[in-house]
Amino acid sequence: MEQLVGPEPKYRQLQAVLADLVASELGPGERVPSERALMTRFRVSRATVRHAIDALERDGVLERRHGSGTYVAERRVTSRLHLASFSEDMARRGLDPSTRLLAAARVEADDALAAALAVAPGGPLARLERLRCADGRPMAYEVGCYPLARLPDLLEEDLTGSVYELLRQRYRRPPDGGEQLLWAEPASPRLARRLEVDAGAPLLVFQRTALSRGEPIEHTTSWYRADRYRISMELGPG
Amino acid sequence: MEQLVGPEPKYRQLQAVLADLVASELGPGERVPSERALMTRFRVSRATVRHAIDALERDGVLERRHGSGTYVAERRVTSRLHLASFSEDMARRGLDPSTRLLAAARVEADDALAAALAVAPGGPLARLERLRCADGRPMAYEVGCYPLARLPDLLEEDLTGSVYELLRQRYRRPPDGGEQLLWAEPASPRLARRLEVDAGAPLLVFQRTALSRGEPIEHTTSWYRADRYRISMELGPG
DNA sequence: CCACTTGAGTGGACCGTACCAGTTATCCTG
DNA sequence: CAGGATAACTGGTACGGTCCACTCAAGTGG
Repeated sequence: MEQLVGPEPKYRQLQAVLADLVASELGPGERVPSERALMTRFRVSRATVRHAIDALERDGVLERRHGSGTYVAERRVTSRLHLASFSEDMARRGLDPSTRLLAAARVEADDALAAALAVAPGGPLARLERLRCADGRPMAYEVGCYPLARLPDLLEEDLTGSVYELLRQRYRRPPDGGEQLLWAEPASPRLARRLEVDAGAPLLVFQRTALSRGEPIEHTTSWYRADRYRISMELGPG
Repeated sequence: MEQLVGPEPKYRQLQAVLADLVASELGPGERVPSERALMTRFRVSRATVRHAIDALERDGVLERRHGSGTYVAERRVTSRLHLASFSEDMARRGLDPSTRLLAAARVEADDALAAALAVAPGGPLARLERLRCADGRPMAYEVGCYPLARLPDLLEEDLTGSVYELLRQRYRRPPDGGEQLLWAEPASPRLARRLEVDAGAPLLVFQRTALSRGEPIEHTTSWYRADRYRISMELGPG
């Protein structure tokens, strides 16, 4: 009988324990202990157990079967897009990526950024403004913010290459998840000039928050030339 | 004080009631009744209220603020990457979907369509041209092709509702997977007129092939107004 | 007048219980 | 031995309650 203690909510701890169990011991299709078994084992209520499993089910880690049990999901995530850096994304498409660093500065987090990056308002951030090119021609304009609390001295590094590579190698913080909003908008005169398109030309806008080990480490907004970029995705049921 | 009765679970009914409330009466940023108010009003427990709100929050309809209240989310329509029909997609966020059938005809598959739908070139297809509206205003223009070999007499059915519902109920062919390409392009004069936007305004274009039991059953291209639609997606590792 | 305290109201996290509904293996019965 | 009833599981829905953390505005003291 284990104990769940600490500042973290019990359902989150239990969620982590179960995720760990799946990662280390159980294979796809195997059954996880029943909700009632888990509640006596961890001394929590069934509501707490269900709360933890809810989250894992939504993430596609577990799969409930009414009357039968809860199982490790068979196919890991059908509809996920890759969390790839610009460099990797371009390489995948057979294009040659390059980057022009337009600005790099230390700024203070406003409320929105603080919330997105889970830091205190006013906390130190690195703000990078970059022009991304493929085969030498502009592809995207990108503004990215990174929490310096978790990535000390980021501004002293070489920022013309892949920041993701830096996060992985230098900081041991591999991006492993995230969420992204996507919409389209017409190019403002300023963006049009930078991207070498006509003002008003459609741009694909990605606003992404990337996580590493559950903590936000990047918040970027990217404007892609719609005439040079498109994405493909797989769709899952329901 | 309302009543929630029927075969549907109470939390689902409450979810529908709230989605409806958002759609008909409340605007973005407005506050929804508190959880405690809802429980007395609908005579349900707080757990049930929270269950209902959980779902709406995940869909981006509502937004909770600890200590303050629950609010109608600011964002415009945000779609998750499910394989959902337009009707389901709109209903999920409390918008009222409607469809105007612009054309419905039997056509022969050209090479590209034949390949996409895995039928013989020249094989019979149903071609539907439809205008999709949300709350009475144009949201998307859609051209869809369906293989008549797998869906006999499709053109005799009622095509103003959800085709996905037809596929499921009438043909026992639930869409369960698919692939989709996404890009942006400026509205042509013709599309602009149909969608009631300015010519050149950015549109989000989806080109989707949906499968049922491994066989293609739909190939559609949809042009969405970028000012009314955006999507949200989760990112997995590399 | 401003800063501070305070309290009512909000969502967040739990607990324990009860009953329903679907699944499955076991144990009868024909 | 095959088949059906059954009982012991499983998850699903729902109830009630308790305490905590946070927000915000009204009230208070300097």
